[in-house]
Amino acid sequence: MKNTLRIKKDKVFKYIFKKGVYSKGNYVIVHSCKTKFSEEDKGGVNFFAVCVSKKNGNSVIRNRLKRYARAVYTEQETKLKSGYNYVVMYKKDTIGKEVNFNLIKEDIINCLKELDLYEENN
RNA sequence: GUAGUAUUUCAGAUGAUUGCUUGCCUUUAUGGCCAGAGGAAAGUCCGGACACUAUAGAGCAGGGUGCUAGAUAACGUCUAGUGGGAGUGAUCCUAAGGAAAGUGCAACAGAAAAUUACCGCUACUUUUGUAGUAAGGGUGAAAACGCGAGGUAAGAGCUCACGACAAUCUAUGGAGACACAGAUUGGGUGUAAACCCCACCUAGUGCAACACCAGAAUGAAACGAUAUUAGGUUGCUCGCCAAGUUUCAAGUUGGUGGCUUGAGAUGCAUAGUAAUAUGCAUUCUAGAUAAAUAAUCAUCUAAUACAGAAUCCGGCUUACGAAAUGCUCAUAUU
Repeated sequence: MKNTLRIKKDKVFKYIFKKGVYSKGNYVIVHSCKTKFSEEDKGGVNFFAVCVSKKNGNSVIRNRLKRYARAVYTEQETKLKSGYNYVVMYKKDTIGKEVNFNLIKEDIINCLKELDLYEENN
């Protein structure tokens, strides 16, 4: 996660959910949009965040789901387009005990392919 | 023994590959090394450390605690006991001061839930009442100590013997709660986790405390002299407002500290029934900030459940997987 920063503020999340594009998988919804910054300033930098609601499980399970999403992002970081915001939301129906790392990895990659942000050649 | 009960232990380990966070080292590199969640980290129910605010001293109100002795920094915690209760038993539970200071409450049923009288019993009068009584009946969670004798119109602790209970005194034992024995006295209930009385304790807010740095905006006060240029009010001057500079205040945003060496951990010895204390030796074991401790594979294995540090300690409560040991009970065999 060298070229990425975290999204911290509530305004940014609202901006992404309004103006961005999203695609749904089995367990995950991926939001994304272009960043506001010009290329000279922070052009090649990505922004990333994970959302897990309390309905998915207790704090152990929530931490594990965050780790899964972060691990997938760090593995596939070089293949993603730069200059975008990425937000991974877990659905409310997903129960944390029934989910694997591999399932979520496939799910996130499929969502990214639908949005044309995933480039396998690089 | 799919019985019960008490106590203790573990909560994965090793290796490989790819990654994350703090720290250290240096050739500053797409480096190397070390360390990296729990027994409950949880609930936030108590107690303290620490920080800030308040406070002469004493008291009221409010809040808390409530058998005895000890432990502790402190506690509503712990240890050892006493009394009471549950269980066949091992063992467990106990908010355990005061009802003779005062006030209140006691559903339904029942005559009556506190100075009681429906049925009944007795006497007198007589068909309806008066007086006495609490043996017996029935209601209830609870109805005036049990049983026998005397006594009486009928009865009654009204009196007596035996017993139970309570209070006081004496003797013995114990550090004490109290135990045990004897004597005297006593006879209308329960509830204080109802108000209340008594004894003892008790300032408030919590690391989002607090301190420092930087930036922007806000408020208050002071300055705002002379010459030139110069915002608004004005025909002009003074004055006022605005702008500017300095100081102070409070809080906001970002960052740094607070932050982990401590009522510490491990081992041994001594004192003590124990909680615990003292001494000696060894040792440094997470410190993140949208928040690190992960993924895959292999071997061992019971390795599964509950569950994620956020200023730090001591407890309590709740959730939960596995194993071991002691004791009790039941059955069977010898």
